[in-house]
Amino acid sequence: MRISLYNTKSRSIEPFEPLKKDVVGMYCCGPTVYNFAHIGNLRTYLFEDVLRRTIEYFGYRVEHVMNITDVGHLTDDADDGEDKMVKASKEKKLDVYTIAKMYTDAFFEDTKALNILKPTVICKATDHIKDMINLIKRLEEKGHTYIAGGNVYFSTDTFERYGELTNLTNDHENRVSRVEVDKNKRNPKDFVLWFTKSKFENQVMVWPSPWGEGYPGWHIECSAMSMKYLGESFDIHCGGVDHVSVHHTNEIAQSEAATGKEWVKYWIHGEFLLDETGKMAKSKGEFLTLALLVEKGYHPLDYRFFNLGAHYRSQLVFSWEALKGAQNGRRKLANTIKRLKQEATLPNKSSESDTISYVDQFYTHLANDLNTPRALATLWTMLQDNSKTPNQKLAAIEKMDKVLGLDLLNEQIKEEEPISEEILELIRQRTEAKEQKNYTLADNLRAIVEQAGYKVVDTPNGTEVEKKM
RNA sequence: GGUGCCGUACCCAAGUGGUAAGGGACAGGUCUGCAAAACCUCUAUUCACCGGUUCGAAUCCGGUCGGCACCUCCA
Repeated sequence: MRISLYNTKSRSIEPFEPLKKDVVGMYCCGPTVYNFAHIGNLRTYLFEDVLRRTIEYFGYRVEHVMNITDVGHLTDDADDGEDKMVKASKEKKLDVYTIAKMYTDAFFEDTKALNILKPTVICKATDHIKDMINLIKRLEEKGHTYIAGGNVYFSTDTFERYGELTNLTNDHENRVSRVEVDKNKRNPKDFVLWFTKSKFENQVMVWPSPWGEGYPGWHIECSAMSMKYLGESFDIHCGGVDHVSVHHTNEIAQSEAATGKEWVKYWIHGEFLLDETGKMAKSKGEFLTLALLVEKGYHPLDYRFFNLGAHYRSQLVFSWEALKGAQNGRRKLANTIKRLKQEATLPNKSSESDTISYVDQFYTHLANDLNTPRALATLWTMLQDNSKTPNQKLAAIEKMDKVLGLDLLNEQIKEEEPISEEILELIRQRTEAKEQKNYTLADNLRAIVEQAGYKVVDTPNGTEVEKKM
């Protein structure tokens, strides 16, 4: 079986053939740490995780590199734009490095809760300024740069294949700018490699460079760091679709202009999560974070499951109703597996091979451009197949969960909160009432306990109480 | 203005020219004092609309309508 992936570069699904025999280099654009990640950001990391796990399942080792953008960037391209990091720092009255640390930690807490595997290399932009400067020097030596107004620009006209990734025509007129064009640019598509002319006061993040004290442009960090850790040519570069036309286009230009080689073989982009009004943005509407979902009673893995239900290249509209559906689905899955475990006898390896066809089918779907919805459907079908024993099913689930990452075989640990003595007393009274067949009293007591925020469940072994979510 | 993507049941969603996966919700049933949970059953003669190609189209081609994203920091 071979993996096929949609490559944005060719706009088609291609067989995946890594450059090296058993190691795959994969670079994923990481977060800009000036705020919490919203669940739309998280969707992208979720799809990248499925990609990585799938490749690993097929026997490769994945060198997974992710950057942390902790250098400030503009909130917009206009002259009055503010630096995001500086802005956050002002608002929180903390220095920029503290801000960066805080949101970086929060980010990895989120990804951990979602069972997203940690990258093998996590690199901060501020730790790699030297690498960026060296790359800019290389570009300068080859004549791809010019200095204007104190900044170093990349000249897109010097790179013939500029814009290939996104079918950008070289027609300057086609660009409708909603922003005042930087007068220093020779071509509107040129971009800054190094800023020396800070537009903001209190720019604390500055470094010395051959062009003067300043800070790097946004795009250069990904080129410099990915090449440092993965070499001048590597297999996969991921990110959100929004990066295709600017960020990734510019990365390709500066990387390939510097090395003269093909930089990345496969470009893989995840589509956006939308809310009812369209694109999810931090600036408008409900700011949907993973913490908010948890606060509303959802488990982080409910959100993972929700994402698995849609293809990564389709826009997905978030709604509480849809998330509720995912939660119910995941609960049913957990219940089914719980029952299988109760029914399962001691491991019997010889019979496990009978579910190979399901596991194969499951991975065929994943190998086909990460078709997680179909893979999930295969799981459900297998669970309903009465010709398979619980042992066989559990063995198959174990294999499938390597990519699903839903902790399917682990008991969900319930947060056991101590129940107050008053509540327990009410339950005792209710049990007594039930025994005396005084159901009116029993129901009244139930109502009181439920009013207090508890769930009352009668089981064959007695009455159980638990805190409602 | 330029570049892409999409329109499938109440909701989410797959679908690789051969006769509509899957999940949720709803409804009915089993169980139950009631409730909850669990389990079983059911749920699109039809894929936005109109033409065309084909023995055959949700899938291909053309058009119409509608939605979304990107072209600006953004996942």
